Amino acid sequence: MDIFSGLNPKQQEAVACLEGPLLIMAGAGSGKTKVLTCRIANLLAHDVPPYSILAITFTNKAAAEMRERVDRLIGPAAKSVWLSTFHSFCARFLRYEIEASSIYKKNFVIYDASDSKAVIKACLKELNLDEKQYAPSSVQAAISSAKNMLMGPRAFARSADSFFQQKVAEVYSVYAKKLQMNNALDFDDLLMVSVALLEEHQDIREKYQHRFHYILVDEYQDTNGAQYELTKILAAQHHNLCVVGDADQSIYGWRGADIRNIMNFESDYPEAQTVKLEQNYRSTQNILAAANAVIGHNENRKPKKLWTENPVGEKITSYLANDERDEANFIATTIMKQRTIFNAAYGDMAILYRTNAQSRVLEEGFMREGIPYTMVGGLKFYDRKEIKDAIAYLRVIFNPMDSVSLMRIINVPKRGLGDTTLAKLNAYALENEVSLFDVISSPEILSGIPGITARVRRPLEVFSTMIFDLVGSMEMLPLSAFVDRVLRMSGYIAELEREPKPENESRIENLKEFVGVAKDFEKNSDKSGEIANVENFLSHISLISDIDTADIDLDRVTLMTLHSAKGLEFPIVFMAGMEEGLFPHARTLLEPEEMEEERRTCYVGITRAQRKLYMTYARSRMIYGHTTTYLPSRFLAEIPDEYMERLVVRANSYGFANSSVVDQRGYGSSFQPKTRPSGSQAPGAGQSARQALQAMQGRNAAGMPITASPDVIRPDMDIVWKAGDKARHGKWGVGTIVSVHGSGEEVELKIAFPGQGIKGLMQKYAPITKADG
DNA sequence: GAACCATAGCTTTTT
DNA sequence: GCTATGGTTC
Repeated sequence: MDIFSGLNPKQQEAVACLEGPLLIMAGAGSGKTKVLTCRIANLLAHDVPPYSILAITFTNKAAAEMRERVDRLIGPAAKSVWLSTFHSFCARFLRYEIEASSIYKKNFVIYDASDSKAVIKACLKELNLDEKQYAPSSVQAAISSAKNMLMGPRAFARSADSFFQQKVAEVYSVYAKKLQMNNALDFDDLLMVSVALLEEHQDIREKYQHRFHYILVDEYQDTNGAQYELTKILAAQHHNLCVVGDADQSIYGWRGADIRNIMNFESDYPEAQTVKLEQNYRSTQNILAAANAVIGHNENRKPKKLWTENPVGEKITSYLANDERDEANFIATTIMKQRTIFNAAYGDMAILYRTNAQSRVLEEGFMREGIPYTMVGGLKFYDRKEIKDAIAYLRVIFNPMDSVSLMRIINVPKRGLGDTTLAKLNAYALENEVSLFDVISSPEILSGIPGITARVRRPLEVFSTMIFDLVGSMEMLPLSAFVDRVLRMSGYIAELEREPKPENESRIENLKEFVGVAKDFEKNSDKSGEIANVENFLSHISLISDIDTADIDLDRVTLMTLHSAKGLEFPIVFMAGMEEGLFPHARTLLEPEEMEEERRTCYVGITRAQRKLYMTYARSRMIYGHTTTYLPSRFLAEIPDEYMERLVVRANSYGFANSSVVDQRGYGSSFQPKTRPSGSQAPGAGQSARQALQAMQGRNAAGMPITASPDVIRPDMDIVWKAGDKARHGKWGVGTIVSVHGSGEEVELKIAFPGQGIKGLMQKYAPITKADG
């Protein structure tokens, strides 16, 4: 057994220490995942039964990876280790135990953030509160943070010290009741209800306390109050609790994470042992020095210095762009240079940014250059209307009490049920405290409601018969076949097929992909040990995150937020939007604690890079349609010059002497200044890229994180172009060469793409090839 | 009841 | 500048 081979002494110490509380302070890139997997393997090697080990990770993907690694080290016993996120663990726990609460039934559904927002809006309406004064998102955040501190509606009302808080307390109380009526739990409930069950039921508590002899929690610095409490209860019997984390990487304070959980671990468990992992295996000395310099500016912090035996490496490069388009072009051309000059793969590179809104311009730039990319987050597969509808059907069939989902689909496809009808039915349901489904499925009730005519009763009867029918076949069919049946029987597909509009076609594609997701779930069920039924499938899709589905293995550039990048690493990293007000974000400028969290976020970003780091910022940026000027981020100034070279105007060899002042209209940058027919209206590079983006997002059903198709055409300097030739571009299709300028390395082509205007391209970067004309 | 048009609000970060 | 929402019109 070579569990210990390849580990340094500190790592070995952590892996060997199995009994009692253990705190592993693991700096960025210090081999934390390796230590965790080896430690689990070591437990198994000591004949600890796998089902008595509970390991909590931050994402489902991390859990799956860890399971695979343990499997490779020690074999199939890995399958029976409890290995998941807090939320998935709670969902599983509650499936077994929730009925003890006498509030929820075991076929509960899980509402995601947007479902829960819809419920909050309904509550505001019911309480006659103005959405402008009580922004649903703030109310939602307030309720969520209450739940993270394990406060129910009554406790919250007691602690409410402002008028706003009192109103929120009212909403909270109605909200909680509504969720119960729908037999639904939101994300925070998963934790809160689990803790409540464990606290109130001695038998359940003891059962799980005895079951889990060994507990490991990764990313402990990002646990919130509820997670802390849950961990504490579960570990109370055996005290074999190992937590791993890095206070410098705590970046989820806004979500209720409490950095004190890790800071106080040693006082919570006085007998705890502590192992510090401070040798970094990931980054160059320059990158690490920059990271240390930045994080050193935080006041509230235990000092710590990561070190490495890696080479010094290249300096960090900062680039001051004119605007966000110039920034995107710098990144795109740098990516191409890294590819052509240093032979870097697309998959070796990632762009990290503070806000999702920044991704659009970057995407447009990548599409112009034909760079394949994967975006994490943003417009999500599961946020699409047709997918949410499909999920709503499954939820109603699984849990007919779920009126929120029922309302969503009762008239989709159109069944001739208008708002007035539904309002009447809802009012009746609310007044008589029965579920909406009970109302519509009972002829006696329906005939007792004034204004419900036969014309409305007929479709309701057909609808509820269909649901009953589907409930009957739910257990009989394999999951994916059942999902397919639901989509067909409901008439959903038929409705989309009736009108052959392009967006309907893409919806059908997406629904096919959804059936594909169900099929994958079936296939993976033997690996994960989960039965592939509707129940587990619904939990699964509620709890998977974007980062879980992102296919980072493909050879594509990855675009994501700094938060999503936690735990990942890339040879080449770009941090975009390094501007005061964007990063650090404007809302944190006056809050010292939040500013420190921004700095930690910056630290996380820098330490993702293995070999080369670029940091870019723009003189001005379009925000809400207004051009805004920002100052460079303070984090840039916190990196000493000895580790960073600062570019202001891009060095270029194309003779664009005026590159920094080229384009006042905000189109393109020095890379494309000559592409427009002079004097005419700009061909609208942004416009066509956006259209291309939309078309692609619609068409590309397979890409669950939105991805560009990898149909890559490599630049080819051997072709001699002349006007009139036909060229095929990776993204724009076939166009006609309008003109050829320059020679050798600097051949510049103007190509007319039908419907998309004339594009100017440097041959050495252009992803084009000869097309038959 | 459905399609179209105007406007407000938006941008922190996510399980 | 974009998008989701709500209002108005047919």
